[in-house]
Amino acid sequence: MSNTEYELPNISVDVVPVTVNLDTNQLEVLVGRRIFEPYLGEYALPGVLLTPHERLVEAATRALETKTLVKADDIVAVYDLGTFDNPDRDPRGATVSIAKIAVIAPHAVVEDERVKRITLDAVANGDEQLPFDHNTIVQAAATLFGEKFLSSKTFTKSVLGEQFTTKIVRGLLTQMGRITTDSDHTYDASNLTRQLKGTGWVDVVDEADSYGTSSAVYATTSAAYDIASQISAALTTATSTGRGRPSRTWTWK
Amino acid sequence: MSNTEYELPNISVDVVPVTVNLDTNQLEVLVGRRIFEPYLGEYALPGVLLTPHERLVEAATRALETKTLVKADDIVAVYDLGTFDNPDRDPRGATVSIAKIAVIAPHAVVEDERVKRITLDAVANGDEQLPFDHNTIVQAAATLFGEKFLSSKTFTKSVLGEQFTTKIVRGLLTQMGRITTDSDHTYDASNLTRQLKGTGWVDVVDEADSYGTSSAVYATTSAAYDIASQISAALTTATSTGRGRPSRTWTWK
DNA sequence: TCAAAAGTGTTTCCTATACACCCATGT
DNA sequence: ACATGGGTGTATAGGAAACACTTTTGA
Repeated sequence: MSNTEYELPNISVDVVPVTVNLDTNQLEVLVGRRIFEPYLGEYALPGVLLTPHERLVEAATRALETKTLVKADDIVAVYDLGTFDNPDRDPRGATVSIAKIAVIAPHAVVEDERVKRITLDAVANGDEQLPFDHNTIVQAAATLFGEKFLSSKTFTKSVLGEQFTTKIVRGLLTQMGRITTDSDHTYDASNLTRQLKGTGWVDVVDEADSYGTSSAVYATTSAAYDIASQISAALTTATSTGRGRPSRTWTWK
Repeated sequence: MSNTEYELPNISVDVVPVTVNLDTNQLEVLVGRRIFEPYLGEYALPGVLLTPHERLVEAATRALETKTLVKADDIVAVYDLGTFDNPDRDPRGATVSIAKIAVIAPHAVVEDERVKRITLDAVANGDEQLPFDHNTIVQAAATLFGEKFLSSKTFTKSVLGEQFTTKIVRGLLTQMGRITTDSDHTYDASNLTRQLKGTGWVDVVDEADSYGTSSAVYATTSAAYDIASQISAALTTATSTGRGRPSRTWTWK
């Protein structure tokens, strides 16, 4: 029932679209150039006004599609991030924001002058200033990411996809400051493989083949989402472009 | 800016009012008897429709005051709980619920035929059935409680108040299933005192006096909220009504 | 003085971290 | 071959759980 008898509040659904950059092994946030006032032309988180009878994930999808050119199929997962109700957050007037974090499939990100990727760090450092209270929202996303990554299986799986390398995990942990780069350029991350095994969540892909022969061939997994094979291709590239020993590839049990 | 040009969604703010029962050492939820349809006469979580320009905590306060007779001063803290947007959650039509968990000062709870206290367990077990999707919301609250209790200092402090006994902590942990009662009726919670010390958050109140002389006199703490002294009185009662050795009282550093 | 409840001393186990070393690749 | 990045073996420290025992109360 849509109610016009009473005054109703404006509710926006704002999304933090996160995606793993497979070249840099960093977590990035997608922002779209605004085509309306206020902040016309600036990059901001995708967000839309919630309409009646619309579910939150639907609104989030609509925001991602219209503001950051992400196709619905490339949205891997959507999680709750919280609510933001500072009355000054929008110059147009009080609008309560329901924030979501959406994991976007890595290969699916459109590079365009309308859509930009920024690293989580850039926002955390304040190097990148976003309009509205979007810096606050991204920071909340970063916090949630730190809490869930490698502690919630479903969350981690949605971020890493069906297959992933140790290298990517290392990159993300380094980004989060959870792994320190030693004085002598040696990574102090020697236990990562052990930790991954310790979770009991994952299996090594093709242990025999991945050494000696070629790092290009990986086992085909039961793809939960058909993005997997494409990611796999990207992975192969990313993996083979190193100097030292190539890192392991993992699948989910 | 109140907007009547577009159709706007209905947003409700629903609150899970939790409070520590100092007699049973259990966490309880306050529910109020509904005075409107639907579910007239049934006990439900307090909730109101969000009005424009109203902040979420204000709406939560309004809900607590009107539906469960809690005075604003007795609301110790309000935390985010999440959003619930199942379209069937309200028979009147789609309403998105923004849920909050509110910690209510123990002494402040009004016992009335309009307001009832139920234990968290009763809801979790399904012994207590609430209207709408309130069982789901309470369960989310229980989960959040389990995550934050004894791991977030501010959260824990808001729940336990300025002063508290080991006994209460034990009660809550037992309720959550985090402490098991041994086969021989002996509590397997021998490390509780150690754990509390280990947090570094708290100090023992009046170690010397609390033995030998009388368990009635406690140090006056710098009361963050003036409820403290009243709680203290209640505590004294609760503490002195046991058989064995009285439990310690703690204050926050 | 006995039962009940709370707290302490101490052991044991497990896991996180660290350090030293070995393996697989590109140039 | 050697520098670079990745992984394993093994030692060590710290914290959680367990168990036996002591302390403080009410009846």
